[in-house]
Amino acid sequence: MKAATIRDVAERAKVSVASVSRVLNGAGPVTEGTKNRVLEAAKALQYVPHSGARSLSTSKTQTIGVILPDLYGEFFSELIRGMDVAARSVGYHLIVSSSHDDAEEASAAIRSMRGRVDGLIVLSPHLDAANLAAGLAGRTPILLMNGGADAGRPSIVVDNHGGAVLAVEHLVATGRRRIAHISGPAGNLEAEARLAGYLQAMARAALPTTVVEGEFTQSSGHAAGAELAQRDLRPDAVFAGNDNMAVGAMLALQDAGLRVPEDVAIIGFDDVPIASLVRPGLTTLRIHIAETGRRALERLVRLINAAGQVVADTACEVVRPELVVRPSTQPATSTQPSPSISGSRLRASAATPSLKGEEL
Amino acid sequence: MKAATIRDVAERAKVSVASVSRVLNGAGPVTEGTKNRVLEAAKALQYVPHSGARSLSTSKTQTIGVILPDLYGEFFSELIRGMDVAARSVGYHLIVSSSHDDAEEASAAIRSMRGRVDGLIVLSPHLDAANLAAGLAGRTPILLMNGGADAGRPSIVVDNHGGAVLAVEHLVATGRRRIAHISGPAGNLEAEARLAGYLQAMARAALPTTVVEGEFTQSSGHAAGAELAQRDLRPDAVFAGNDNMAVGAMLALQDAGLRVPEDVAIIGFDDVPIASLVRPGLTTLRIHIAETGRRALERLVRLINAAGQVVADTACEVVRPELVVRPSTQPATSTQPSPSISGSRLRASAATPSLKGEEL
DNA sequence: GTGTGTCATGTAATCGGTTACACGGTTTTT
DNA sequence: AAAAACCGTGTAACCGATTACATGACACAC
Repeated sequence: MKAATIRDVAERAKVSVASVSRVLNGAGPVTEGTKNRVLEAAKALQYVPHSGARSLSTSKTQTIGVILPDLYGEFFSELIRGMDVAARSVGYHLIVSSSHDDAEEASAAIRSMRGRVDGLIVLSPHLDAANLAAGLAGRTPILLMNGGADAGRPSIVVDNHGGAVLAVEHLVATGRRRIAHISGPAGNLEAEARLAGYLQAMARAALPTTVVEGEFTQSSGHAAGAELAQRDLRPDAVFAGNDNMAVGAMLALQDAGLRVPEDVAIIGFDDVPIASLVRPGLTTLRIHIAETGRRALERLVRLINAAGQVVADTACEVVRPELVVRPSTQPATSTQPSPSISGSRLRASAATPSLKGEEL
Repeated sequence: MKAATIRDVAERAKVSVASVSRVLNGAGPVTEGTKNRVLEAAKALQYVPHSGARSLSTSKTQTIGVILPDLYGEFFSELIRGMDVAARSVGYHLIVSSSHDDAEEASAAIRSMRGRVDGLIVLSPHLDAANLAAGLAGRTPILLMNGGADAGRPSIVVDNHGGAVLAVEHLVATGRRRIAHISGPAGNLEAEARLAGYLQAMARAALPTTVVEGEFTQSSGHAAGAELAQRDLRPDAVFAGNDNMAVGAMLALQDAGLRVPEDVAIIGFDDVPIASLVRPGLTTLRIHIAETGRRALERLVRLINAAGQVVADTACEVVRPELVVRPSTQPATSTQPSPSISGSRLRASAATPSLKGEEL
């Protein structure tokens, strides 16, 4: 027994398919009688419209595709969450496609989206993939979030360079001098911008630089942290390319017997939920991740609705990270040996009592 | 300029649409010459097949829908990740639809999936929604993960009751007696099964029970923890309905000046990534979340491929949670006041050195 | 009574693919 | 040499909706 189609409903209600369509979509004039007969027939047959067929004839899928390099870690899941909430509120669905490490795979994924989505949000840290994306999709509206300020195409980028400078300046301001950086993988535009920001700010402060390359994962952060812990000239601060690595590094440093922030301060990037839950709480550069996802989705929907318009929106929107100070970079005022869960205690009572709500 | 269709390609290559289709799908016999002409024309026109149209005629979308109540927290994002990886490897896409709090919304979401997906994975903690799901989808294969052992339909459920019993038994075995439970929201099947397991195990151990209701969120866990901290007869252990709430409760208890695990032990449920990163590390009941997601997806794909078969797969697969002991429930052997980051230290060196790798 | 406007309804084209079947031309079999 | 098998290709139906346009009924004005 196959599922009922609009023709089955039409037949049962003794009307034409056009009338059924009109009734079900509330468009066009119909008699009360016809309407009732159609609704009755639809219910009796348990009719559910076939969205695929509808999409074909209306050339609207009410679906947005999201191309991600990865789905691991809190950054992307928060982003997706923000997008999904926004999508629901404007009647769209989200189709996600992740794990596209190279440009080849990413472009295949984009290609397979044609006819399935009304627009695409592409987060590809690979420059060439971004170009491919632009070329491949043809008429499909695309919003790029690939990290490179790709002027001329609608995009949203984080000010990674500026954020990195803020991070270094904060560490310098709290008295740190031997500041190491755990970078993201080479070739990743976001990672490179953060690294460049670090190098520039360090140069400006006339401080020597130390860079260890990570991969934006917790385990790579852990490895980098372990390595830094046993350097001859141990750093007194670590700026990790993202929170994931910062958390990994923190654990490695603590495992090596170092106290955070007394012996070494740590700062991350992104402000994923976990950042406020580790102990000591992690200072980081906040990007309102879910909020950014929401904005991205809403902007894409606007692009979709304006498709064909003369004045195209090709702006490159910049998200400026905001410094969130938590205990992991608290100035090393006291030299008491390892005061327990001082991090949270300090923060919760004296230092920044107002943060408490935010932490949950 | 509209995007090229298969007819445009056919025209340019001077062949029929059938031949173009045959070449592009590698099916059916074609001459080398025809093949080349078609490929050339396709490239020249930047032809990309329209998946929507293809889906309509093949009645295969290569897409699986996932209906979730929520997308917040690590549990669902891990699950989605596991599913997405599995989906990619079998050539499927994932379309997610979340935030369906009531049965009404969930059923609308399911309805809107018709013609868009080849199968559905429904995670609905509402019993009636699960029933609706079954009825609504008609011929669409559905895999239920709603928490209720719904025999007769293909499903995967976690042994919540058994897991809860394990949790209580572990706490009792480590000398705890005043064990409180922070439950999930009433009406949620998973929450209710965990609560029932707690009550049964406590009764069996002849211990008095204390239950505070939460909502599976960190903030509700925090509130519950804060309340428990100032009870007259303060609990010496807390079994939270999930890790989210356990983490929230832990922070609240610590903020109240209590030491974990010395003053109060905490155990969660799920083993989300964060559980191993908080300090002290959180003892919990491990569900291999991503792995479960992968299994769910693969099972659904099998169901899809076997659709119409006589012997239907209607088994209810049970996932048994596994106790993972971390410092948050370490026996209170020493009474030293707040030994710093003892949690990680203890675990990493003496107690369970092999865990270190697992933590990252 | 005829003309005209209104309005509900039906017919059929269309969206962009896939594919059963028909067809004509070789090659092989008997 | 005729029949059979085979093979590449094209024609057209089909998937399940939407919708432009045609149609026919009815009311109202002249």
